[in-house]
Amino acid sequence: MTEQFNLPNQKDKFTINYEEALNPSQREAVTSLDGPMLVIAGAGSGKTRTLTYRVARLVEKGISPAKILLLTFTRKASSEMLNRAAKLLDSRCERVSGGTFHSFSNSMLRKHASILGFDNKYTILDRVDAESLVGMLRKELEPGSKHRSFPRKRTLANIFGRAVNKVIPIEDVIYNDYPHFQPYLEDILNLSVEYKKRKVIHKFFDYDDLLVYFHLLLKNHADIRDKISSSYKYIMVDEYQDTNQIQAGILYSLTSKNKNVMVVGDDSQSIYAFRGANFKNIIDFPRLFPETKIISLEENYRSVQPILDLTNVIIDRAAEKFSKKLFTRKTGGVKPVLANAQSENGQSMFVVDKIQDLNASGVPLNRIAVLFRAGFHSFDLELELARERLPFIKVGGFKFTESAHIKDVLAHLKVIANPHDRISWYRILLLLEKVGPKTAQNIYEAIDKEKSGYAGILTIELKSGISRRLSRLKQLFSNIDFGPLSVSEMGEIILHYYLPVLRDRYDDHPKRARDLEQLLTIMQRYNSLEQFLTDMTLEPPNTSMDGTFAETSPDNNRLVLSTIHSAKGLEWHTVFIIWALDGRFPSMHALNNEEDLEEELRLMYVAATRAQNNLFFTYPNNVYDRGSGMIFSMPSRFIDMIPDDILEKYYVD
DNA sequence: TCACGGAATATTTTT
DNA sequence: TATTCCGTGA
Repeated sequence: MTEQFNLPNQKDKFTINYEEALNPSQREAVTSLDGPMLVIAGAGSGKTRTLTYRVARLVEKGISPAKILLLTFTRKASSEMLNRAAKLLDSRCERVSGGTFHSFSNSMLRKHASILGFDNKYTILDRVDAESLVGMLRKELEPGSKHRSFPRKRTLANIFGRAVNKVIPIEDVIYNDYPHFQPYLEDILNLSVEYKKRKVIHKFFDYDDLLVYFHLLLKNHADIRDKISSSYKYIMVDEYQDTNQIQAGILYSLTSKNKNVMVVGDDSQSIYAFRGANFKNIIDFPRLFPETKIISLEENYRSVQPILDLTNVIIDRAAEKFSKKLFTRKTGGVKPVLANAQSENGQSMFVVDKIQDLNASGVPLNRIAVLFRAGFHSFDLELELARERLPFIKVGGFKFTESAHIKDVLAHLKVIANPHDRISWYRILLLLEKVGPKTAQNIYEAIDKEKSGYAGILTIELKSGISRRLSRLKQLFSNIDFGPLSVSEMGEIILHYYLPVLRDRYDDHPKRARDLEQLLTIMQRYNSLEQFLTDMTLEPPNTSMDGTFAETSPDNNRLVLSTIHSAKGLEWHTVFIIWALDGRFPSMHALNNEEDLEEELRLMYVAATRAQNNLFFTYPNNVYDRGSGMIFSMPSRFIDMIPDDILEKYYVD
């Protein structure tokens, strides 16, 4: 009855050779299927591999794919894993239920919204929409908001969101994070109440609501909770360190009927605390699930030893660490480099130079990435890359779906799906000449009174002056109302209406028009308008489309520019981390707060652990900071004072 | 009531 | 530097 004796049998039973493909810890995580399990997966330790094989294993054992739930951080992550599992085994794996907490919550709420007293034809507000709504309310608020220092709509939305995600009162958020707004506490509280009310009136759910209301549904309706729970026999959660308290609560409820739940994460890679994520969820997990089996993956398959030596030093500087030391069997490799440039442009030139060298010596461009703290940090580099005709793709930062022209077009579709969507109506109406907030409000109220959905715009009575201005818009909606149209047919009609508006409003309309063509292509993949709008909000295309080289490059062999947040989970042959400058990374704003500083450190750790073979840090000298009036010239404290035998120093220019 | 211009303000990361 | 906000003239 030894293991070896059983091996031939096992091999006959499973088409996949798990013994060969996985190391002992991974294998254990993959093959022990029942009961709660916590997998602590160090950077590059084969976490994705483990999850992929586990999905395949479950399916191979005959578990129905629909009864398996894989919750991930992005939609892309789950579809990639399922695709890989399908390649290992067969296409059944693609039918596994997968998605983000937000998208899963959304699909459940669409089914069960009525139990909470909501209509399921709600609109999901993205960040910009939520801010617009807050902005409207802010204007309506009489006494408070006329003070100069009253918080902006964006700040207000942040405050509300933080309170929800951390499950603390708004008072605490103000007290801890925004003490300078304490004089306005009462107004802010009133605004938050009003915000909540308006969301209900206009059938809006913001990102947080999806989690909050789904959690509420599970908590208050045991029958539904048990039904959902028993429909998912096996649950896996990726990136557990970046879940927040509500998500942990949702997960707990989902296991009411069985405890076959595996969470995977790495406390050292928790980088979403700003959004309410709490890596302590990892520590709490075994307490929540008493029989938890804990497995650590510590063998690193990604990086060469010199890189690991450095990343171990970085994470050792964390105050709160659950010590684990990664090791690798990869031999050789060169020391990471810290390069000091005289200026920002010097930094860009250095990076471009090195990339050209590497590329000449056979490293493909798509195996190289440049990572940075914030989207705008790459502006200078982008110019330099364009000059050298190096094709690149930029990930993270501003989003395709957040640009004004895309939102304009989407607004026309959103009022069809949800005629109560006041934000979209305003957006549509304000595009018209001579229509401002006041007129928009009048028209909106008139449409709302008609109670005939978006078609209300066709029958409303208005002063003739306004009515004439509306005629083209009315024509648009009557065309749409004429018959059942596919999503892309609606898109085409709207585009026909909108393109003249676009030409009027933007100097760079040709470029924007191309984006809209792109949008039309995406629409063709959908036959449900709701689904299209949901995906545009919950799983928008991640890459910013503006790069001139983005579309023109024939193959996919492009250099990757990415924010560190968007680089999570990925790896490259060579990684450049630019702006490793104290004051920028960590940013000035994090210096006063121990927790923020720790998060910045982990962010640096995440960035550095993306590298397989080569790792470069760069920072420019004499950078003037407008905010503080200071001059930055020191390397990031996270990589400063590291001996030369671990981190080599260069001076360029 | 709208459009425009000047002044004030400001962090960044994403679902 | 870019956005947002407010006052002013039409």
